[in-house]
Amino acid sequence: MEHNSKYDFKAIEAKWQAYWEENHFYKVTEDPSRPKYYALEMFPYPSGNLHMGHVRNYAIGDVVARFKTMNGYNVLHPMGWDAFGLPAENAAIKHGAHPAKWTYANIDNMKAQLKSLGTSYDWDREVTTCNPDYYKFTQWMFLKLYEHGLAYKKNAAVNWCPSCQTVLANEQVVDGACERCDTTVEKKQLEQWFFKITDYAQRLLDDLEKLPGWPEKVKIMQKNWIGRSEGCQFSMQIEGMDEKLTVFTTRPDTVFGVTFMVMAPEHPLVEKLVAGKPEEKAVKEFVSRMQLVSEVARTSAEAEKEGVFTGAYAINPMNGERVPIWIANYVLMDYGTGAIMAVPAHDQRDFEFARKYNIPIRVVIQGEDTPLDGSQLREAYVGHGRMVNSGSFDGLSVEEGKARVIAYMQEHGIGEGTVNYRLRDWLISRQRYWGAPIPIIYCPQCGTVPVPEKDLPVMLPMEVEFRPTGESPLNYVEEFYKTTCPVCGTEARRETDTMDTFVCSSWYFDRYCSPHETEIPFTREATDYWMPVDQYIGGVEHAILHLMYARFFTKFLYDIKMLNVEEPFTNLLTQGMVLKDGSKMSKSKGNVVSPEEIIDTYGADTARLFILFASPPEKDLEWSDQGVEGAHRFLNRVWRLVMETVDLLREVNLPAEYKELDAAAKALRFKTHATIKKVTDDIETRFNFNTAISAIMELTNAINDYRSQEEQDLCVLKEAVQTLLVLLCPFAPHITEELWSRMGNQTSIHLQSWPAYDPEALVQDEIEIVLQINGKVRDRIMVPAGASEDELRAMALNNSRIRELTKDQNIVKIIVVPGKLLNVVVKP
RNA sequence: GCGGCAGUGGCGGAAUCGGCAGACGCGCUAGAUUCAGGAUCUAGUCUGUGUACGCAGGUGGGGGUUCAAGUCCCUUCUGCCGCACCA
Repeated sequence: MEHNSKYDFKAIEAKWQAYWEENHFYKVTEDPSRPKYYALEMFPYPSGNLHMGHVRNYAIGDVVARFKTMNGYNVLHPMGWDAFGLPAENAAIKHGAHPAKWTYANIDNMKAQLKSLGTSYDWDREVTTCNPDYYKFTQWMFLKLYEHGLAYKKNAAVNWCPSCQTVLANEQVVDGACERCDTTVEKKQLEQWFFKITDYAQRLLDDLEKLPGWPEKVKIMQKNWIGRSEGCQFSMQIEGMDEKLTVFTTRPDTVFGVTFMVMAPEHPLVEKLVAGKPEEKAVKEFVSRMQLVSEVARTSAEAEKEGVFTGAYAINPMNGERVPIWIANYVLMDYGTGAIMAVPAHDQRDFEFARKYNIPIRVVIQGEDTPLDGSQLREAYVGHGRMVNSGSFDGLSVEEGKARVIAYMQEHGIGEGTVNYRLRDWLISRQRYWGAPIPIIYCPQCGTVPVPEKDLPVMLPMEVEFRPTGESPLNYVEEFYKTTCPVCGTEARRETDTMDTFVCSSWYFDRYCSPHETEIPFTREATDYWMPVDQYIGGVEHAILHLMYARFFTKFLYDIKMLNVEEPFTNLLTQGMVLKDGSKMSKSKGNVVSPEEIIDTYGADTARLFILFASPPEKDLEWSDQGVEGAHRFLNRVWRLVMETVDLLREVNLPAEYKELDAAAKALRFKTHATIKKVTDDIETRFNFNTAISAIMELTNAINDYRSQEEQDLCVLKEAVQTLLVLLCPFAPHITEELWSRMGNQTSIHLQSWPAYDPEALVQDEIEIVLQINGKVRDRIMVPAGASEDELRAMALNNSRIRELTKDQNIVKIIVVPGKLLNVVVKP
C-alpha cells in the first residue's frame, strides 16, 4: 500500500497544472502531416468571475479538445477575452477605476480560474479584444468594409437606450427594451454608421443549408430573423398631386380587393399629403400622439388598431379605382416601403381596421365551398381559392394570380416582383468610450475620409472623463478628436463613436490562427490550415447576434480573398443553462453557486465530472449539491481502486494476446472493451458525456466486483484499470494523471492514444435471448452465440415455460430477432 | 397567433435503427463497521398483488398501426424557449 493513500485533490490539481504549464503541454503549431481539429468555446466577457455557465461551456470544450488530441488530431484550442463593452465603463463611472484597469484585473482573475479548472488551452494564442494590437485589426476590418461600400453612415431613426446612453442594434432590443439593462428603448434620429449586412441576406439564408452540423433550432431562428418574403413592389399615383405612393405586398393576387391605403405615421410623404387639407390638424395630432407612444406599445399585436383618414386618394393602377389613404399605428416605417395596400377581405389586420372605420370589404378570392360575402365575413379569408371580381384575372388560383399580376405590372411599368427581408443593416456606432474607435476622419475640405491603414490603430486615449452625457466621452478629449486630414492636411475632426463589441467578436476565431501578426490580422497560411472551426460551443443566447455577424464577416473576408472558407463554424453545440431551484442562476435570485467554492471544496475534477454527468450538454442542467458529492464519491472510489491495486499490478506486463480466460476474466475483458466502444461512440458521435461517464462508472463497478473474485487474472485486471483511467482522463484530467503516474507510467496520460476496442474481446460464447409470448417476456435463455434461427426456434419451443404457456394455444408464427429475442405469437 | 423543444420512479436522467422500460447517479430503507457522527461496505428500492416462482398494470391524456410502441401515425393537454401587426 502506498504511503500517501488519501485523495488529496488540492495538491494533485496544483501539481499537474504547474507541470502542464511549465512543459508548454498544450502549445500547438501548424503541422500539415496531421489532421487538424479546431475546438472553440465562445470567449467570455471578463466580468470578474467565472460562473457555472462558463464552467459548463469550458468543461465541454475541454473534453472535446482532449479527446480529439488523443485521437491523433492536431488540436487548436485557444482562449481569449471579449474585453470591450459597457460594464467596464459603468464600473468606471461608479467606482472611478479606469475601464482598462478594471478589465485587465478581471482578466487576470478569470484566467487563474480557468487554469484552476484544468483546461487545455494554448495560452500563447490568447486574444484580448481591447488590446491595441487586436483592435487595430478590428479597425482594419471596418476600413475594408468601407472600401467595399459595406460600411456607410446615414441619418436614421435608431434604438436609443436612455440608461446605457447609447444606440443599440435591432438585435439588441428585446421586447422593446435594452437587452442589457431592460430599460425601454426610445427612438432617436441620429447620424450613425451601419454595416450593410443586408447585402448578404440571401447568402446568409441559403448557406444555412450547408450547415448540417448546426442545431435545427438555431438555423430556424436565423431564417426567421432574415425573414425573406417574396412579393412585388408597385406605385400608386396620388390623386391631384405629382407624387406616387409605393407599396410592397406578398399578395398581388388580391390587388383588386384594395379598398384603402395605409401609411406609417412617420412616412415622409404624410406632411405633404395633408398640407392645406381640412384633415391636416387631425392627422398631425395623430402623428404626434404616436410619437409619444413607445414603439413596443404601438406595434404589439394586441394593440388596438387605430388611424385617421388623410383626405387624400390614390389610384389603383389595376382598375383605376380611387382609394382613400389612411395613416395607422399598425404599419411600420422600417419594413417594406412604410405603406401598404389594404385588402380587408384577405388580411386580418386590414379586416379589423376596416370594420372599425366602416371601410368596404370586397372579396376577390373565392374559396372552394360557400361563396364569401364581404359584409358577412367574421374574419379575413386567407386560404386558397380562385380570383373573383378581378377583371381578366378571374378564375386564376392564388399562386397563378400572383405570378400573372406581377407579370402584368412589369409589362405596364406599374411595378415589379421583389424580395423583402426583415433583416436590417447592422448599426455599429456606439456613443461610448470602451470600444474600438471608428477609424474615420471628417475633413471640411474632403468630407468623410477613412484613416489610412498605416496610421492604425486609432488609439483610445487613456485620459478620459466619464460622465453619462449621451455623447461619446471621446467628444471631450481634444487630443483625440483634433487631427489633420490624411488627404489634404487641413485641420479635421475624428469620429468619436466607437464600434459595437459584436464587431470585435465577429473575427476573433481567425485571429487565434496567427495571433502575433502585427501587419495583417491573420495569415492565409494559418487560416487555410485551421479554419473552419470544427466544433464551436456556447450558449444559445448567441443564436442570432454573434453567430449571424460572424457568418457575415466570414463571407465578406472570403469575398475579398482573406479566407478560403465561407462559413466559420462547421459544427455548433448550443449548451443548456445551469439552473438552481428551477431557474437560471442570478445574483438577484440569490441562487448562485460559485465555481471557485466548488473547486476549493471538491476540486476541479469533481466540478467538471458533475457538470458533464448531470445532463446532456444541450439541455438545461439542474444544479445539485448532492450530485456534486456523488461525483466526488465516484472519484474517491476510483482513487481507492487504483491505490489498492497499484502494488499488485506494478510488475504486470500486458500480453499481446489473451487466451484461456475463465468466465469472470472474460466477462471483465468484455466489459472493458464494451466500455471503450460505448464511451468513444458517446463522445464522438453524440456528445453525450453523461452516458459516457455512466459507462465508466459501470466499468468501475465491474472492476470492483472482479476484485472480490478468489482467482484474479492480473493482466485482465490491469488492462481494465488502465483503460478506466484513460477513458476518464478527458473528463477528470488531474486525478487520472496522478494515478497514471503512480501506476508507474513515465509519460502523461494525456499523451496516450485513445484506446481502440478489441473486437475479439466482444465475441461472446453465449448470449441471452429473451423469450416472449405475444410480446410479453416469459423467460430468458442462454444460447450459443452462433445459433441459427432454426436452432433458436427449436430451443424456444422446447423451453418448459413456453411449452406450458402455449399448450392450449395455436402458434400462429414465431418472430426471431437475431441476438436479442424471440416472440411466439399465439391465438386461443 | 406562428415556429421550435420537451413531458419516463421521490429527484437528475438512460433506453442510439420499432425489440427486455427505469442503465448510471442522487435520495431513501435495512444491515455490517463505529463509543458516536462522518466515511466506507453489503442488500433492497416503478406500482398493485402474493410467503415465494409469478401474475397484472405502467413512459402527460385519448385513439390507431404492429407479432412487438417511451420510440411510428392521428388527436388532445401541459410546460419551456424563440419570433410576434413584417403587409
